[in-house]
Amino acid sequence: MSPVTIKDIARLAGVSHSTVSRTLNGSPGVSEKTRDRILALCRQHGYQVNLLARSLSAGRSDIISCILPGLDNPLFAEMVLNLERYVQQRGYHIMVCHGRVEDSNISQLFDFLIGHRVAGIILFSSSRQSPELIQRYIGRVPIVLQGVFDVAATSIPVPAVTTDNLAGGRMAAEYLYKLGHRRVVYLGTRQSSVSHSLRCESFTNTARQLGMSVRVLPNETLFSTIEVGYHLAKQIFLDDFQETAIFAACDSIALGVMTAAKEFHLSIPQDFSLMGFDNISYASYPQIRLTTLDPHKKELMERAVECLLERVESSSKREPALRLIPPTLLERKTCSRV
Amino acid sequence: MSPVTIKDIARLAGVSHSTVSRTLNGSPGVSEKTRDRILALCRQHGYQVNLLARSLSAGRSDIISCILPGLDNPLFAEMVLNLERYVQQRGYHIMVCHGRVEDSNISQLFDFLIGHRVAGIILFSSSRQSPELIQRYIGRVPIVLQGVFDVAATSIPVPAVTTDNLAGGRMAAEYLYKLGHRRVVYLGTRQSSVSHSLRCESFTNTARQLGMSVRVLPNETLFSTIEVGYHLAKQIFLDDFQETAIFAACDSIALGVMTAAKEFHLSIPQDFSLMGFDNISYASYPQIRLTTLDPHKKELMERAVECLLERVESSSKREPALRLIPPTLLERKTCSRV
DNA sequence: CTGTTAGCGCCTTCAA
DNA sequence: TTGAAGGCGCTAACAG
Repeated sequence: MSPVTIKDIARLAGVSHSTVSRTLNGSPGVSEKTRDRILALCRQHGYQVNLLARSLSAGRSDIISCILPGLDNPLFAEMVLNLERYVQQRGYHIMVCHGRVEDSNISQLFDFLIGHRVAGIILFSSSRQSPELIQRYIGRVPIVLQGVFDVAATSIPVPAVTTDNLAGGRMAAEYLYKLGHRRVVYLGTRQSSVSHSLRCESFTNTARQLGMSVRVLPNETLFSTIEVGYHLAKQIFLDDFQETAIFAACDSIALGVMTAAKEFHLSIPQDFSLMGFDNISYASYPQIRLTTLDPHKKELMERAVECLLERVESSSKREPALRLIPPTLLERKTCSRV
Repeated sequence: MSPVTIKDIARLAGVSHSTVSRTLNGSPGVSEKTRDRILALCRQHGYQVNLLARSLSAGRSDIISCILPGLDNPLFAEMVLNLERYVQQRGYHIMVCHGRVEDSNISQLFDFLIGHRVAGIILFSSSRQSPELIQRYIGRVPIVLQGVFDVAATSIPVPAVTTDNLAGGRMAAEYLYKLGHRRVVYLGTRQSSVSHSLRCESFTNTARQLGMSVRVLPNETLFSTIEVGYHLAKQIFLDDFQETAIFAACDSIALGVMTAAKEFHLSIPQDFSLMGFDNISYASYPQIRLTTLDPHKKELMERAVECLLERVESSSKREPALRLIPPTLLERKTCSRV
């Protein structure tokens, strides 16, 4: 029951194992007859390449790994679906791993992946610590960051693909201003997240330049979930809520706000306007129809794969760069003129 | 920049590579001195085992793969989190893959995994076709099904761990009966899903035995999402809705029902009672508090890992069996006495 | 067109 | 306690 190898096939076919290898790889220089005979035997005996041996010999596998901070966030689930498609188009397989840059055992994960000689890694993270981590490993395996890093604070730039959070924040502020809002709140910015910080900063700066007042409510936890949004919103609603609009750090937070609003008998957008960020699929459902910023997940993933494979295949020393993709405002029904 | 190997270390240490191998594996028979020297050199030069080579030599890797029909379903996300923990406790790594039994390229995925000599596979599926697929591969790699198979229709039993759907359906029917409901609907059963079929069958049988009338609304799509639930519920609400309770095939469907209910200005549980199945975390949120059946995801995953590793490690021919874990009724606030 | 040989990095007897 | 040698399954360069 131990797996059949090319040697077995070679013996059965009465040829050498290199001939078998050649036919399996479609290398030229095998006569039609032997090729057919060999392929028949392979089928017949259920031969299956040992990818470990192949990768060992090649010095590299065809696996691209992506590291996600959580499977539970629908944003990532949607991104991975796209990622998978592009990676497969290019002839690679995707291996989904679960890990956060902040975890103490994150280096073990990297060691494991490098130990397996994965072709490359796409790291989903918006932690401040990710550039440091990446720089520690970038010499040993191609890595692309899906997320943003603090350009000012990072000496060596790392290859990254991300939404343009500054543009997003600005767009949101301008949109709310245009609708007549003058008192707004930014809900749920996470200190540890660079994306959140940029969004928040850009939003508040733009808003204030336009003469709006902005209240910022930080998210002290490490997660941006519906539940967290719910609790933050309750805080706002209990603590005299004078503002006419809320810009949530992301859609999940916004969904939590909607839940809390119902509890407080506040209707959206009649009592206040609400905006999110991410365009997770649930946000587009009827009865939700959240106005949000669409980060163009497909394009993000396409670029990330491109950027990674450029490094994998040509091992080019192309200057690592931060590629920004501007989001698009999606007007749905949670914002109205005031 | 090519990775440093045991040979490199051996040369630097002035020993043979087998000595290095021995110290790396903690094998006995290496003097303290050489051991320390070698370990120091490894650290110093950033040595990292080549797991491909090790696995090739061992004939087996330490990767356990799990195949999910979708990352987007929160049920799976929650399960994988637990799975990951148990797998790591046992010294293995988890590789998450995305694939449905119904997909045409599912065998490619299996070939890929077997090609990589993964230690085992946990297949998440409730498709009718999964036993057939498993039987095709079970001789080549340990597989455990997370889901149910049709015991009557399957000649050779496959190792499986699953919720007791029959018990669940019965419990739901009895619970609703106890609350005084006499006209109920079962919403969203998927033909292609064995779990759904069993739940539905058991629910309707029990209900009818108790003298209740049951209307069944099948889900014709392949997915059990909030959106699907929403559309099914609308169908019910438009088509004179006389029943006093709805049992949804799963929580996601139930959430869709809640969305639709709001649109129709129906309140839960005043206008009708609602039950789900799965206990996804979102269902426990305030303002949702869905009454549901908890499948005990942790226990399910613990058992699945146990069952798989039993086969991996002792390659025992233990009679493959279907392990059923009965769910628990979680009374929250979407059901009331009628 | 095909076989021989060497090597990928590691582990594991068998001798010394 | 250590080294030499062979093998895991496959690829590839070099002969024939």
